Amino acid sequence: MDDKLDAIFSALADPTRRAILGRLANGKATVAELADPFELSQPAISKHLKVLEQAGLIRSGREANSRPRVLEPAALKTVADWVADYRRFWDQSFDRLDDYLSKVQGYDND
Amino acid sequence: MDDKLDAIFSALADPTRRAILGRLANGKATVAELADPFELSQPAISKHLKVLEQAGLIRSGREANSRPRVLEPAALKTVADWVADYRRFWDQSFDRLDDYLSKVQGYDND
DNA sequence: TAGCTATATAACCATATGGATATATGCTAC
DNA sequence: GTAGCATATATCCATATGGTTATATAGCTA
Repeated sequence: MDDKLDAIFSALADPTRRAILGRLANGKATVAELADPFELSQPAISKHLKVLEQAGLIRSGREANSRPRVLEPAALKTVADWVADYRRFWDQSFDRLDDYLSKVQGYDND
Repeated sequence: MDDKLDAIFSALADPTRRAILGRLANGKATVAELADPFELSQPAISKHLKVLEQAGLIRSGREANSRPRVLEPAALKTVADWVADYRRFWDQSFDRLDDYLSKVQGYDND
């Protein structure tokens, strides 16, 4: 799991890659579409995509001539789970909210 | 803000640095205390601490002979906020929960 | 002041990263 | 099967990163 976090955080450390994820939040996109906003060569984008894919943040599809990418949410959830352990340090209402939710019927507060 | 995220994610990409944050979650600690669990030289730890500090994840204090470090929660909140934008992709109950909380009196759901 | 403790900085090294250009591969269309 | 499009891979380069050892700095203690 530590290795996963290494790869995920490392992938997220680059603004181009975060922007690519942002684009993929709107749905799948081809490499050309993902490359469009940037003044980078196509191989540079392919490299970024490889980093994202190896971190498990995206997945490659197969569609006729192209290989569209889609978001892979699990890796992002890994980040959310990691950072949630620190939530009490900044969110003073966390404990109160947590208590509250645990009393609400039908809500699974794990 | 993008620069901040670069530095923060980059700092978090190293397991030694994440372990240091984990230790600091238990309260402030000196450099020697932070170095203790690792088979790394003292300068290596100092370097890691510098990276964490420049990312805003920790802060240095002054105490007699030593310079204890403490957690700086704001940077971690920055991560939480960033990743929260993607929450809908993995958490199917997010929308429902969000709706629910917005109706609850006295709870600020920002 | 001298020595000890805690930490920082300097210099160096090997490997990783992010970019480029050139070329290869795999489909599609003719 | 040849051409063209979309994407991947190879090679190369400059800079960044993470480690080391050696040394400097700052505060405490005798």
